[in-house]
Amino acid sequence: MRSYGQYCSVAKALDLVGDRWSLLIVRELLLRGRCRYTDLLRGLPGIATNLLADRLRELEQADILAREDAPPPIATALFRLTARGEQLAPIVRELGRWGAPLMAEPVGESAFRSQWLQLPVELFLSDQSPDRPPVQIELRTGDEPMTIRAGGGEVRANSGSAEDPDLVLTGTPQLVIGVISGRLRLRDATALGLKCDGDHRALARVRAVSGRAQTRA
Amino acid sequence: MRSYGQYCSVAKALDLVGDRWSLLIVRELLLRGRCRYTDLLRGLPGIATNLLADRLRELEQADILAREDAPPPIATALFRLTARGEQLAPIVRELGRWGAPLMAEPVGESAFRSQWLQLPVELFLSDQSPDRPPVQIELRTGDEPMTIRAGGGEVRANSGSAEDPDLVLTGTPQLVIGVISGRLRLRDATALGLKCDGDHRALARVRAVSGRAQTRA
DNA sequence: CGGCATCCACAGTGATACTG
DNA sequence: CAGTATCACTGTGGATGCCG
Repeated sequence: MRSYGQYCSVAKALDLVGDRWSLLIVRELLLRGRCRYTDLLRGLPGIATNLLADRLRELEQADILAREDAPPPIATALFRLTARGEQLAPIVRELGRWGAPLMAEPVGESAFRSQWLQLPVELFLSDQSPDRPPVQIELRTGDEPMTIRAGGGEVRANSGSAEDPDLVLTGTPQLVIGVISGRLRLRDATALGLKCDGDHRALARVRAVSGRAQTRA
Repeated sequence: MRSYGQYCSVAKALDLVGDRWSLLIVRELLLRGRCRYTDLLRGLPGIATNLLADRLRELEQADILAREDAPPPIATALFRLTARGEQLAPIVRELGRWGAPLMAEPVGESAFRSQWLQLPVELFLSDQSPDRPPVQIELRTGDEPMTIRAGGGEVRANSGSAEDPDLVLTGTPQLVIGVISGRLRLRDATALGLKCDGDHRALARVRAVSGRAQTRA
């Protein structure tokens, strides 16, 4: 991308990460950590392979990510964020927060990857009862299951099923995200088709009233 | 811009504000409030006039800004952010914070507008002695003077000269911003050519140690 | 003058095919 | 698996023209 040629830190930042796809590549690396080229390609549906290669080169030059020579068992290179790249997290987070109301519209033709659920989980959930025993909520939507684990004041989301879930939510990404972001109440979501097996109170454990997204776009 | 077609709030946000120039237009409206078309054109050196017209239309459609019919004395339309547009402030702020270390390199060919000083002032300064009488610092760099006023726990920056400045800083944007962002100490900046007339303690009044930008990019 | 629309050369994008 | 090569297409930026 051409430089904006403006002596302003916003413009200088956009000179480095304002390119199409650049911040979405950073999103993938923030959510998943180290990735192979193919993992990125799959996590960024719609990107052309030559563009991914271009962007990775540019972001590497800008010291935002680094290419690692593989550890012995694997015969491939890995991409990871540098310290400077990790500092982009607040930007991606604020973009995600601002964009949250836009998720009210149905999925439609949009592609979906379950790892993207990590973002609303981090943004909108927190452990409301740190002293009570931990809970697990399994989310079944998109390509693979995700599990939310809350306990000791922390909430984390990881891919994979829960061993012994307190609650399992099954349905479209729109409904699951609506519930997580606080745009939908659980009862409204179930009325719209969300399947909900287990102890409903597990959800109250992690949903902060203060963290609710606005309903209106 | 083409939609990313991803059901993720970051991607949806970038569908609306990820276009080239879009966030810089928002920056201008955040810093200056209501603007005429020509004000925006001058505040965005490098943009082509047809592109500005395009972007304004797109941002209006996205409910990020609105076109106001002029109040009687002026015979022109004004552009202002909507509530939804103002909510982009955290994104612009975080971009500015991330980009701050990039301002260490000299101005070079980059264009500069003194209103852009408002951003580092907001990001890095705060009133360290709310109970002492207010102070004024005049910044003379770029196209027109700016004045920082600190008092009662608040710090604000406005264009124009101060009536009775406690301190006047004159020099390149790089030096002035270096001092504001905490990357340069006042004595180092003066050694590099910053002119500094008045009471140096006025600067200590507003510079927070905690708010220092990193030196390294 | 303010607020665009039009035109054009060119750089960036995206789909597909191909390669070590 | 990790890209490079090719090519049609679209978006960008500079210049200029138009109109109230």
